[in-house]
Amino acid sequence: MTPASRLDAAFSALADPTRRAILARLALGEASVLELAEPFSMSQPAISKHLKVLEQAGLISRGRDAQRRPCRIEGKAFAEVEEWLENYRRFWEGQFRQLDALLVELKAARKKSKSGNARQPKKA
Amino acid sequence: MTPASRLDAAFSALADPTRRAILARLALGEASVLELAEPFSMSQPAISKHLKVLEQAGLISRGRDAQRRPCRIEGKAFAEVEEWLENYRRFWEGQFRQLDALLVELKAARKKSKSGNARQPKKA
DNA sequence: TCATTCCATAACCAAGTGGTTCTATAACAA
DNA sequence: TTGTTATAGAACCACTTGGTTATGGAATGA
Repeated sequence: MTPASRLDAAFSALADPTRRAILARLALGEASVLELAEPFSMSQPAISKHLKVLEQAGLISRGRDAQRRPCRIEGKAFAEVEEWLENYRRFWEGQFRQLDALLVELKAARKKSKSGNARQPKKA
Repeated sequence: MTPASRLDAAFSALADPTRRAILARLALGEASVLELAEPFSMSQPAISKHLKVLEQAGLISRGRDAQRRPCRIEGKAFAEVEEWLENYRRFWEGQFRQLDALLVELKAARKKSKSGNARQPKKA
């Protein structure tokens, strides 16, 4: 799977509130399918489908304990999401608007210097 | 909108590679709809739809500059996603498996002490 | 062996998504 | 006014998604 399609899978898996609730439960420790299904007014196959989505996104993995298939969180996929978000951190940490404007100016300046007539950045 | 439905909207908006590419472009600075559409082999209305999804998720906002509707990134929605992810950080930073096991033990111990018949944890 | 428990798969359905083309509208330009 | 440019909306389509019920299968226990 390409990095892009892994992000597709992770983000779309995380877009469902039932699946996020399942992850919240798993953050407390491993759980079986029936244990995970219990809080929801939803059939067991529906939960199994959600778990399949989470597993294919790499957000959980499943073991074997007799008939039970205990689920646990897998950190790696979360880390990839976090890493992607990292690229946008500056947009919510303080001075983002100014930095944005700066980048626009830099780009404009580069374009102008290519075409040979340098221009002053407009007033801040 | 509830915090949960805001996360729904943000995650599902981020699940599409075209929309993530649009955000990557906007990270370089504001851009109009046609500018954003240019790199894609896709109709302009398709891009407008994607922008609407991003806007409703709060990931971008749109201004007005004559006929153009310049788009820019809005950090707040990103921050909410980041904040949610924060709850799972321990799963990809080092000692997560041990901590997970610890939590399971704590839970089991609490349950047993309630019901009054303490049991040994089964072998690791 | 036979029943039970836990889970997955199959088949189905309504609603949502991501694209299309065609058309409408808003702001500017002549 | 008339045309042009940038964008949005409507109607449509194929495909996906999230749920259902019914069934199948693997592991355990009697």
